[in-house]
Amino acid sequence: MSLSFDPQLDLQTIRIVRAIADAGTITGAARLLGYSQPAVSQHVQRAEARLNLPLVTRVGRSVRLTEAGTVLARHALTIASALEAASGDLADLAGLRTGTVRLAAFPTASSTIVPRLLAAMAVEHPGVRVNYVEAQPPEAVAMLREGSIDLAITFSYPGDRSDPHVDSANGLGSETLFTEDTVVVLPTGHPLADQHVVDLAGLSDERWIAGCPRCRGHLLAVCELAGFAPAIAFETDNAIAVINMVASGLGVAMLPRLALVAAAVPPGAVIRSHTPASARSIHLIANEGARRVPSLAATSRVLHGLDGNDWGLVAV
Amino acid sequence: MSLSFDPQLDLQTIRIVRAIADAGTITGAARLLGYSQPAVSQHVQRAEARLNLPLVTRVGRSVRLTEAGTVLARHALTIASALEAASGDLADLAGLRTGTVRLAAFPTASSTIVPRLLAAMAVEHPGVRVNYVEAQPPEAVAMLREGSIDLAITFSYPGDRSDPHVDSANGLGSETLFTEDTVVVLPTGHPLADQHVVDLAGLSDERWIAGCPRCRGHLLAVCELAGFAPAIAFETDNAIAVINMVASGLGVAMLPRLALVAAAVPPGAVIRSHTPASARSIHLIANEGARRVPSLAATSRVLHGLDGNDWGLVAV
DNA sequence: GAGCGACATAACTCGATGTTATTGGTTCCA
DNA sequence: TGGAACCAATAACATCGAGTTATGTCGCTC
Repeated sequence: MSLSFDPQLDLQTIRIVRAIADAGTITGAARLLGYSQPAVSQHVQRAEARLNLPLVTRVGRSVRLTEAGTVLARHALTIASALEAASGDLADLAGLRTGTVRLAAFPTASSTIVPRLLAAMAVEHPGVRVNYVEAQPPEAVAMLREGSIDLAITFSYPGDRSDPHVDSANGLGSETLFTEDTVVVLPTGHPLADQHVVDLAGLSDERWIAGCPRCRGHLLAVCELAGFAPAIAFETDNAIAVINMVASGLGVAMLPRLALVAAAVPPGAVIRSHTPASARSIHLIANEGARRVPSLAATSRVLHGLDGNDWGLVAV
Repeated sequence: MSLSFDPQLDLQTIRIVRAIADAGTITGAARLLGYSQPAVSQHVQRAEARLNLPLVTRVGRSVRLTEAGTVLARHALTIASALEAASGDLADLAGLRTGTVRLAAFPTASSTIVPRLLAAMAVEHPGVRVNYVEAQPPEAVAMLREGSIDLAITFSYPGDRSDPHVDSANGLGSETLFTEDTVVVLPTGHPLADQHVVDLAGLSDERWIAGCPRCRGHLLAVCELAGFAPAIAFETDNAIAVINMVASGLGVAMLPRLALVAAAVPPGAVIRSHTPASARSIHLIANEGARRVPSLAATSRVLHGLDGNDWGLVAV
């Protein structure tokens, strides 16, 4: 496909020839186009010199198109409609009548935030298609970097080494969507289970069930604040499994509130706040410049508009 | 038909986006287009600012098209082909593979010069169509002025008030194609019919048959040179009628040689040169600038190449 | 971590493409 | 026939788009 744009033909020439055909005079064409009369006159002369073909001839005190001119004028409509198709498609993108968003989010979001987002998008921007893949924050950021997704919903703990704000230096931008606190999960019969807020120090001798690697890191940090190093007996990033392991008496655990939303808490386990408290924040990460892509900006707006109160999320 | 060219979309942007799609990098696109790398980089930025839509996003140390960019790239082919259709038509005109010439000529030429021209054009430029209308020189010039024809073949006598050279001041251009002398037509039995060159003074007492108004004017001028004022008994611009009137003894006449070509000279008339001699010249008149219109220039060339010797015409 | 490859930025040049003011030619009308 | 109105062409000028080279910054790779 050689796709050669004739450098001698430019849109302005076609526009002007067309206007002359419509108006019948150069002055009239200038009025149609919003130019001064000499502008059109000179442009025609330049075009004729480029093409080495007269486009108009003077007749009386007016002007008329030559054969070459009428040929150009005839083509103007075709060319204009090809351009209009292109600019119409761009306008559709700009006007959110179409567009595709490729989104990744961490597993817990898949069953909570993402469904809500998709539903809201379907209502507010029915023309925008959202493709979703599940990915842990580090993988999601990698996908963003390689361009295979447009938006990533991630989480981070304060002081996290892979805090999204670190990424912002590198062409990515992040916004915090929500914050939530973490809770401890205790077996129903645990001595501290009747306290409303559990002091972590009282759990220093328990066996702990840790979550994903970054959650485990956070657990270690919080326990260090409380003055002990937790003994980690199991690791799984499946929150439902964690709760059920606790209910089975295999240990205690710390989870973000959001993890509880999609998991039914079985009779054998109870959920308690703890002290020192700790929080997790949920972010939206995108390429720098995504703010200017309408479909991505719209998705961001909709995400910010979601209400997570009923899940213990605090909008930022 | 509103035919609105989106002023935000220009060919260069489409060309460049297309090149980026093909090359995958901005540097590569610049190479494809023969530009420097910053040229492409900056053009993309300007285009994005105009459209208020990102067209590319950086990914790693390279770049990839956004959705908007891919939309533009997809349209590039359509637009290029519409333009190529137009520039192809122009090239056809420039290359004489097509074109239309609107020609007028005086009556005598209709049966002599014009058929020869049409035949030659059909051979040398088969793509060029010639539309022909017959018109006396003044009318032909008027049609030229109002743009309803492109070329006019006219004649003039020396000193003619409507000599085509007078017109050249007014946006028209003329070239002399041929010159020819005029002859007298005498009845076969006329006393001077046996002379090879007839002295007009000897015809001062004849009754004259005049041709078209301008020919009549010329007759008066030549006879005045010969020292008399001719008695004009009839007027007709039909040369064949003139010859036959002479053959019938109604008078004598003066005709340009070309008028004899298409008319069989009946037994009752003879053709003689005369003294003082007089000449008529045959011109091609066109709008200033016709020289640059290929089809008209080609017609002019072919006309100049015609051989009129066998008709008594002298090429100029 | 050094080097290379690729894009961004800065500073500058130049020409295309406008502008206004004016001239020249045509038409029309008193 | 002379003048007013109209239209296009020309001249002189301003400006901005669109290139250029030189240089900076970032990311990948060895």
